Amino acid sequence: MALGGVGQSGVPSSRPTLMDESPRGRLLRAAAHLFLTRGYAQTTVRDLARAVGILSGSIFHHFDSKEEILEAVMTEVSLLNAERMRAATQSNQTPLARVRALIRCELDAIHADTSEAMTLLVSEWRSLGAPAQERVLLARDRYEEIWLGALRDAADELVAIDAFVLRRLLQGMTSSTATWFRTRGPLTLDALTDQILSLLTRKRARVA
Amino acid sequence: MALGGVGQSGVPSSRPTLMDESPRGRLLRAAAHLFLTRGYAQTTVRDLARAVGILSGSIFHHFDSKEEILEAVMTEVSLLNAERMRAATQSNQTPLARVRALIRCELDAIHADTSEAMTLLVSEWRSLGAPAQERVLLARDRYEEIWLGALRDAADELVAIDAFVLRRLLQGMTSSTATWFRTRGPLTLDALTDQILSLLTRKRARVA
Amino acid sequence: MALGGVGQSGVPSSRPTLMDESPRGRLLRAAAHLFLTRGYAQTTVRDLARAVGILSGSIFHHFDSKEEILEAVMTEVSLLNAERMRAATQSNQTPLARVRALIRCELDAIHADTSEAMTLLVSEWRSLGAPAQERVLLARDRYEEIWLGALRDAADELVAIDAFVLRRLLQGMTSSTATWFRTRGPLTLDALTDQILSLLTRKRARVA
Amino acid sequence: MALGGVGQSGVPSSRPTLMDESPRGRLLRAAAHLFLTRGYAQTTVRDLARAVGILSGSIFHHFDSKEEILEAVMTEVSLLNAERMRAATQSNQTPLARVRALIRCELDAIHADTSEAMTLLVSEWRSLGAPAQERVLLARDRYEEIWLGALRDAADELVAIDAFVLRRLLQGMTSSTATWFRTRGPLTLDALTDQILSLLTRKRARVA
DNA sequence: TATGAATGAGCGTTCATTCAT
DNA sequence: AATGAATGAACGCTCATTCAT
Repeated sequence: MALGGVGQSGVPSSRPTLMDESPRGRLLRAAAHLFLTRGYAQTTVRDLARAVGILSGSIFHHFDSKEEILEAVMTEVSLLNAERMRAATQSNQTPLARVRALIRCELDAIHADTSEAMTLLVSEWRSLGAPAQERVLLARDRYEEIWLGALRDAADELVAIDAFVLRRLLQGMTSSTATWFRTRGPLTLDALTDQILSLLTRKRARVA
Repeated sequence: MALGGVGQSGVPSSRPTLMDESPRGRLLRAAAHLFLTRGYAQTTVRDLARAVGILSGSIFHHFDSKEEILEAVMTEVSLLNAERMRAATQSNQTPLARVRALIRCELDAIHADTSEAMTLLVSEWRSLGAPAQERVLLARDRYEEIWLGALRDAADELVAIDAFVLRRLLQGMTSSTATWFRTRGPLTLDALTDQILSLLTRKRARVA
Repeated sequence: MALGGVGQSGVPSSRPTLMDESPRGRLLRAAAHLFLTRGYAQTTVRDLARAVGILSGSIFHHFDSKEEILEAVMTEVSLLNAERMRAATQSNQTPLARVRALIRCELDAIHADTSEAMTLLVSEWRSLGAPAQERVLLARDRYEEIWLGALRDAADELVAIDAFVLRRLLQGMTSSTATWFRTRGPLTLDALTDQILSLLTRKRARVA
Repeated sequence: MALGGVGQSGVPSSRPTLMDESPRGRLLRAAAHLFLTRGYAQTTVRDLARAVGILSGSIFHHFDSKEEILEAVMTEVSLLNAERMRAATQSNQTPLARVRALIRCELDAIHADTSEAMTLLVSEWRSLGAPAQERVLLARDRYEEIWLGALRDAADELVAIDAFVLRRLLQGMTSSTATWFRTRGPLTLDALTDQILSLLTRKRARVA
């Protein structure tokens, strides 16, 4: 209900409101911020309510439970970035350029406007009960399908590692940048994108 | 106190008891298991006490607070694996062999006997207050120094990425294996070690 | 907060609710009764809640901590009786009559409607932490200023003892009546007032 | 048992050990100090044990319970000071001199070596259960009998107030000095004794 | 929609007391 | 006498959730 209708695939069909100026959007962003900075368990619904200027009881007009808020953040950020990634792949021509675009896209997701929600997806995964995890995974699937497709298309130009394993190693690299990479530092996101891409590409040349 | 004396560096100097059969050791392992599987915040001290067969009040003869238990797990697993890594580097001859040994060592730490405690180090980092984080970092430093030294020694044979950045990307890859790699699966830890190492080595050959 | 705004002097400016029929007022009186009869430390917040017919958790909608309840009782009874004493001094003409009125007022405070709260002020003073003690003292100051003023005004008719020392001895006498004087006994509060006053007045006559 | 045999009167017949260098004496003095400065309920038996250099379990070789320690402090300080008062009355000739000696004796008890135990008698009275209170009262009776006798003997020279009431008012004055009188201040105990005595004496003279 | 008092189960922690050594 | 690990009931307090208004 909170997410509107649910399509045949089980994935909510309504538009993500994560970046809206709706009450729901502001609530989700405040939740992402608080859940990330002080932890899901340590954030009370009163904290959340205060952050958006309402009282705790009123939260429950928008969501049925605290967990549903975390679930919504995770689902919506997955759907939103899946959409952005799909757009990115369509505007790039070669397989390798598409992989590069996805790396850049994921780094952007982690370090730009959706950074808190994206990081939450990893850091508070365990705070979700099994049923909610399963539902979020449906939204993640949309996201990962794009990745696997792109990695398989570029297989000839990448190191000879199974696409699934390669995607997991790659995701480990990108997601962990949240803990050490600073946008304000000397290393740019573009340079970092190139360095990560360089690890994935097939070993050629350098020799004569 | 819990760890006995403290050396000049501020890092506890006593032997880690994480793998002991002492009451403390059993408590730490039970804590690692519960904190990991159901989350630190969701694990009650009563759960912990029940897991080792004592009553909740008795926990506090061994530790001053629940947080101190988490801190001890993190400190001790860092110290224990730093020691194992030091031994591994000493029994390998070439720089690249030492890097490979460290990768294998870290994967072992994540997937063998200390797996739960190692994974906690990442997954529950936020559950620690700032002062405890700082103390754990002193123990982590011991661990990371070994890595940085080995990566710098092997720089000529590795991709041209700053050792610090490379270590972070590498750590992202290894630590995230906790969420997808299964020891019982078709991929062995040795093969995975080689695949990760292959990503790091300098691009040569394949050409004529 | 609990007492509303705070005036320039640092003393809460809102009306004491100690004698109200508000939930807060009933809670404060129940607290005064229980804290006095069984001691602050021995009274649990569950006892308190049961006494006013709510559940323990609900106490914390009205007060932030158990100590804040004790502090509120002490502050409010001081302010309430300071007000009553001020009224009493204004309706009496001579300095000695005013001192008598204050003694009677204090005995009333100790033995009539505010008796439990007044007695608490002495008996549970130590249960308050230093910061709370300081805040209560600000309210006490209001009360003691009235006393010192009256004793100094009547100095010519009283024994030649420093007003501060005299007030302390006098307070020792009145406050300790809580432990032995019974309203139902043969001695009336009026007679007791006269006896105490007789101790304070300057020694004259009786001789020819 | 802790106090040795009990005589026909119900009052322990053994010598008070409060001022001894015995383990029991040191324990009682440490208890008086801690119970007074931080409150009976807030003092743990571990605090007590630490203060005398043993472990908490060992306390229970000397006393059966924490409450028994408080009771012993109160009983022993009453008996000890009753003895000192008896000696003081015997070395003074006139009834008024004996009253003065008792006032001085009580002020000494409150401000010199037994100060903490004496103050405890008032401040922690409520921490004692009813049966223990009754037993301490038996020791207090010894003490109060001396007072009542002396006040009745000096009745002709004192204000015309019933000896029982007068003793209660007097006790209120002396016991409350614990909260405001400082030995190091400008007012001496001797001068204070005289001022209190002056309040009690019959109003004569000053006139021609 | 929003409020905010109330709920009530459950939390981390305390601590007098016990007892095997 | 002394130890110190263990007990277990009780504590103050938290907080997601409910519901009458």
